[in-house]
Amino acid sequence: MEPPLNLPALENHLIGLLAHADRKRLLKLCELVPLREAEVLCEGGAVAQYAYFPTDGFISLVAGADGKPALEVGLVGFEGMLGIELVLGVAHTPLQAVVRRAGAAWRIAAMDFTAVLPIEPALQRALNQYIFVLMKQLGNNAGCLRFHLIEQRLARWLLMAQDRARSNQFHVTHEFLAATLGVRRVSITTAAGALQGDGLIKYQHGEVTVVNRRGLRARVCSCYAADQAAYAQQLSS
Amino acid sequence: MEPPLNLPALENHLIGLLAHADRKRLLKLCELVPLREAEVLCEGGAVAQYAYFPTDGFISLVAGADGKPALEVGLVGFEGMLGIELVLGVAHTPLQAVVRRAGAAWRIAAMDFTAVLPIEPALQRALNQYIFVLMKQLGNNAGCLRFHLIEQRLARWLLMAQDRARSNQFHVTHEFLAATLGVRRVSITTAAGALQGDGLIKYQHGEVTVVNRRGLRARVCSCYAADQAAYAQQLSS
DNA sequence: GCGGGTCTGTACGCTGTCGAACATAAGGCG
DNA sequence: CGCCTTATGTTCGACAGCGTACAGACCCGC
Repeated sequence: MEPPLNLPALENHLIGLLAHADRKRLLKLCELVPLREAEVLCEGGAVAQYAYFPTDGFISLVAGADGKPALEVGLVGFEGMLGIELVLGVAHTPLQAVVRRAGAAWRIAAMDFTAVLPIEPALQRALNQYIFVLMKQLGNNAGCLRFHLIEQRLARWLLMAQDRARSNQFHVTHEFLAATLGVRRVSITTAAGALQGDGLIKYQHGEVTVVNRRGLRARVCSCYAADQAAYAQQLSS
Repeated sequence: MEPPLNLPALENHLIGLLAHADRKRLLKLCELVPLREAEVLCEGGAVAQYAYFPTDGFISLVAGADGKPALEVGLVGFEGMLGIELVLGVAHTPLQAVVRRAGAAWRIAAMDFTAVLPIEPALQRALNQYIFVLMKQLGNNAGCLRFHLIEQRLARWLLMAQDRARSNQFHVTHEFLAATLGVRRVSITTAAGALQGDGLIKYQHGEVTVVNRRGLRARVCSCYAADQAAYAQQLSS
């Protein structure tokens, strides 16, 4: 996350951690597919067909379709993967996964993936660490939901999205953000209005631009930094 | 969870899933240690020394000591293990772990554990599934925190505690519950008062008794059932 | 350039929870 | 027994966020 400096653009970080030969072997089993905005890559509880390693754009992990309002509990971009259940030897997906920003991903069939995993210890290792980071972030997230104000949570989401979009502008409406953070659309309008009023962001008809990233970071709760630290500690390459 | 029917009392469920020979080999490396109430088994971010397989009592996973109020994000009893980071090949603990109800656990040194793991595929497999369940529960939990009333969350905690305590009575004060659920003590008093008023629970000076479990289940949010289902689906033995 | 859909802004009353302060009750120990 | 600690109960004002309703603003396509 943070400025993706040392990566050749449009690569997936986890795959980038592999040695050249390993990487080549893995990618031979993958195909590069487009991620289309709002595309549902898997439903929660379904049988996983593929694993995805995004190279661009990002995917939202959504919990609790069951009756009550949806809520985003995780974000997967070029720094991660979708389909950890396959790493853990489980057939079913834990959460719904929806594309939030269009892009592309290396896709590998579940069967191929479970077949190569045992003979690719480096990959195995990296993915285990990624799972660990994800768990830590899920735990963190709970506190954030419970204690932090909407404005702070919004700022966090914007920063996370910016990191993964590798861009300071992206398409997202208030309505959408509301569903993501589990709040009313009106609350987003208010919070976003405050941020815009202070010159940190700008938006019009679904296009949000981060104008002052430093300012946003000053506004965000500590959960953002905690997430980054967790990732960096395990997977700094 | 639920009534622990088919287990010889005071065994750990994950270990119970192993074949006799495997189990014996593992237990030879473990020692049975007491869990003392309020004992801190590990701090968040520290280097893991041991893994624990509780046989009795339970352990609370606590997030966010960092500045802001603590919050329980997971509960580990005889149905689980403490120390999944070791399964994932990570040296550091993700969360703080505190004993909430005294009991006992099989304890194994981190080095021994990482050494046997590769040569015990059945254990490996069971623990991977457990990690998966834990992740699903962490995701679930987020929605519960965000959308459900204190009374419902309290009911959920009581049921989860009862399952793991294998008893309808346990020691816990309002103050403690407040910290666990991340709310004020007063809010607990109110919610618990309501439950007691309806004859579902009883308490006096830190001793809580579940009087009417069915009634509690009618009061709880769906997250309780979701957790149970997730566990049962993966690890029903 | 006019209309209809999408997106954003504003207002109002309501409720769950908060924070703080204070009041009672129930054990434990000398 | 009485005192002290721990646990529970009650009250008050404050406020973030909710649900709802409606109004304006912007974009796109016909």
